[in-house]
Amino acid sequence: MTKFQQSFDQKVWQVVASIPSGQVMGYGEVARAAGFPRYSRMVSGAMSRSPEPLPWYRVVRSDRTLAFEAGSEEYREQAQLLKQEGVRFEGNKIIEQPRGDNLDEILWGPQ
DNA sequence: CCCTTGACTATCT
DNA sequence: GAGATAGCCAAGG
Repeated sequence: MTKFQQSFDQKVWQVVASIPSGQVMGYGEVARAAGFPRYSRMVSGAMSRSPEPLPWYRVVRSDRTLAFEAGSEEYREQAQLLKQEGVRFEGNKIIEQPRGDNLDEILWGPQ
C-alpha cells in the first residue's frame, strides 16, 4: 500500500459508509467530501480495497446513471440493490431522491 | 521516463 | 440529449 492509499482509502470508506440507505452520492462528491477534490477516478479503487463490505452501490455518476455498462451483470446487481432501498429509476437515470422521511412519499413517491 | 488504464467530469457540438 | 473532447491523477507495465 502506498502512503496515498492509506490516507485516501480511509477517508473514502468513511464517507461511503455514511451514505444513508435510499440515497446516493456521485464519485466526485465522495472524493470532495473525503477531502480530495478531483480524485473521482480514484474512488472506485478505494472502495474495492475496503476490508469491510461497503454500500458501494450507493455511489453513482454525476449525471445519476450507474457507472457500469448498462445491461452488464454488475449493472443489474447495483440497480437491484438500489431499488431494494426505494431508489426509483427513469430509464437508466436515478430519479432525485425521496427524502425518505415521510411515509406518504415512500409509498407514493415524490410529487 | 512514457504510455495506458480506469466503477470520472465538465463542456462543447 | 447523445457523442466527442479535453482535463483529471494514481498505478502499473
